[in-house]
Amino acid sequence: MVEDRRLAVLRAIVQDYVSTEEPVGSKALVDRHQLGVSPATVRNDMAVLEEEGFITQPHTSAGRVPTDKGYRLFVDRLTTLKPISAAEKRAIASFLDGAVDLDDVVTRSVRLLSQLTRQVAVVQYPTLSRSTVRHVEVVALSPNRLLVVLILSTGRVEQRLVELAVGLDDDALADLRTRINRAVTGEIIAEAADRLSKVTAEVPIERRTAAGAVVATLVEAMSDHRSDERVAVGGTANLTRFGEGFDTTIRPLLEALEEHVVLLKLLGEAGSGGTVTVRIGGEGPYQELSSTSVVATGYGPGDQALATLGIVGPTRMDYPGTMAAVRAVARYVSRILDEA
Amino acid sequence: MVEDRRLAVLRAIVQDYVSTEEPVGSKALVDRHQLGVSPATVRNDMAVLEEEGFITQPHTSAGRVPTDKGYRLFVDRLTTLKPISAAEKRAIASFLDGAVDLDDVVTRSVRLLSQLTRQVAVVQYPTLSRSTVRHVEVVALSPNRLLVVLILSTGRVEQRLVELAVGLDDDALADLRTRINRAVTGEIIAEAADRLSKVTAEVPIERRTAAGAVVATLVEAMSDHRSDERVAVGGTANLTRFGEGFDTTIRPLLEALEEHVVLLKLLGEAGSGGTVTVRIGGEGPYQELSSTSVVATGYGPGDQALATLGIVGPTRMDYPGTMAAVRAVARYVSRILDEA
DNA sequence: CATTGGCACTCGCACGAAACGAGTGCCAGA
DNA sequence: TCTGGCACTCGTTTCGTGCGAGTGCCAATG
Repeated sequence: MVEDRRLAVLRAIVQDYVSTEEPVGSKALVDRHQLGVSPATVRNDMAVLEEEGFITQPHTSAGRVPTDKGYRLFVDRLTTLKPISAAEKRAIASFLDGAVDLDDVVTRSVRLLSQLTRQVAVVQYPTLSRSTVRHVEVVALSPNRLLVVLILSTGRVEQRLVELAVGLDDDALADLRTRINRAVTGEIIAEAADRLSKVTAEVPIERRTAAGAVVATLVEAMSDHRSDERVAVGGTANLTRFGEGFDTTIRPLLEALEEHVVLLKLLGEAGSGGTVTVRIGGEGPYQELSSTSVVATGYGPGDQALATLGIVGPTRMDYPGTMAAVRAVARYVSRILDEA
Repeated sequence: MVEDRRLAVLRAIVQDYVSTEEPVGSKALVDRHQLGVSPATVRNDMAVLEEEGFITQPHTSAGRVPTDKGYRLFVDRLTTLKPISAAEKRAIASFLDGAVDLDDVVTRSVRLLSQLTRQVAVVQYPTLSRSTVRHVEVVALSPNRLLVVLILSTGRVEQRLVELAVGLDDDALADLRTRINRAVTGEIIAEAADRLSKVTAEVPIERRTAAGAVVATLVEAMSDHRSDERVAVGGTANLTRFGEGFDTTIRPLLEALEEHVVLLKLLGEAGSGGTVTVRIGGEGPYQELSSTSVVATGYGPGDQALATLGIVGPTRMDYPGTMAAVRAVARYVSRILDEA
């Protein structure tokens, strides 16, 4: 009972602080929420909440501000995702339906997400690791210069140039292409890379170096985790809304955003299957992002999370709204990948 | 003679202001430069320069600050590009030599440029419009689903999916592929798109719808100017060095940076062939970028400017150094495209 | 005519004192 | 357990003052 009210007070503090960006005092609280008790009572509750580490005062005789722990409790127990509005739904649909290819889906998603949440949006390109090979194409650009194209089930296309010491004629090329496709089509790429090694051995000895070069390039493309590291970032202009603490807050953040590796680590913690993960403040190992939260979730066709998408924002953010938006976008994107 | 000294004074003002970020007074000027005259003389010169609109004082009894017009004069007449250091040269070479494909070249360039200049770097992807068709590949993914791959001389690869109402068998496909390649290989894409229209007519009537679909997709891919609009942006963290005037300066800038269209317009003004173009402050039509300069130049294989690259920074920047860096990077990238 | 030293003047800014007020903690009473 | 009252704290705002960098002008000089 009393405990319940205390949580209500915490919730109210979080809500007010998020919207006003200012420490919130007992008076303001009872004014703006129907708590049914007097400021003094609220003050007592606040004292307890502070005791327990959910809120602090920036300095004596100022209002209270939620701590990371406070946000955590708020997110875990005091929040029901507010359903997104019909208008937002329409926006999402119309935004994403126009996408023509995978790149476009990612680009649009990132823009959409940043507009919806008014935060910095991050969308990871679908990983190679769990996709299957749809087709491999080998094309001669000139006698001893080949273009190898690897097409994956996610719609991703990787291409590589291969220079050959001695060229291959058209028949040899066709033969190689057939062998490769027979070996790998439909396989997930880890398996495909394995099988490829056998292909070289089957090729007539005089063409083996050439085949080896092609295969090596393919294997390299398949295991190339550089492409796993690709992310799209959008909405950095929203960083300006962070307000104070410019050089200490935004600079490292901008740097982190360019360090895509860090972003991937952050996103990597996210769960899949409709669960939206929230990392609050210093909970991760990245001190430079201590006043920053990450809201992320997995996405991919058929509920297998091929990649992650989410937003980065100040700890002081509208969690319910943001989480709902992230989830909604992830669902839509997943659906689109399903169709393709 | 007197005129010469006045220009020397302007140059000194620009240099000092760029390095100190503070309005510069007559005393400081004679101290830090060997002008060989007294502060009083400098004051007279400054009065004239102000009269002519090259400098202003932010407020009475403060030092002088260059105006856009002042920077213009400085850039046009008072500057010799300072040659980049050997260390920088090595950095450029080692940075770009590791690039594996076009995307990678662009990504690396943008990072390199931002590190070199400590500004926000922008690199446009090579345009389609002036490139030639190296090869077209048509691959059956399933009976009535084709993948069309368009490979251009710049190394750019565009791919599109085509759904067919009625499928094509392998022979028909090979025939179509041959016809298409015969028609377009080596042509610049505008011409190629034209020739393609004839291909459909030559195809046996029963396969004409299918061929038409493929051709239409190719034409669409060739004339798709969406891909012309691609740019890579890097080094936004350097924005923090802009100092004061945060919300009024950086916010619109960040927004502009995300508006790739605007960037392209800005870059579009740039000349080619070794000339580095500088747009200073409000010279363009973009008021929100009034305290911003753009330093850009064209690049591309064989000195034809396929695209543009450059940096965006505060009007108060080190023009000689920045221009040299931009030019150096453009040359290296051009050389790499030449080799490829 | 260009240059120079001298001098009065301007004005932004840093500094400090004082008033303000939001918010707290505690206590006594219902 | 809740409430109203009250003294206290302390960050923020406001205002006035003094300082000093820098200017413009002038009369003198080469």
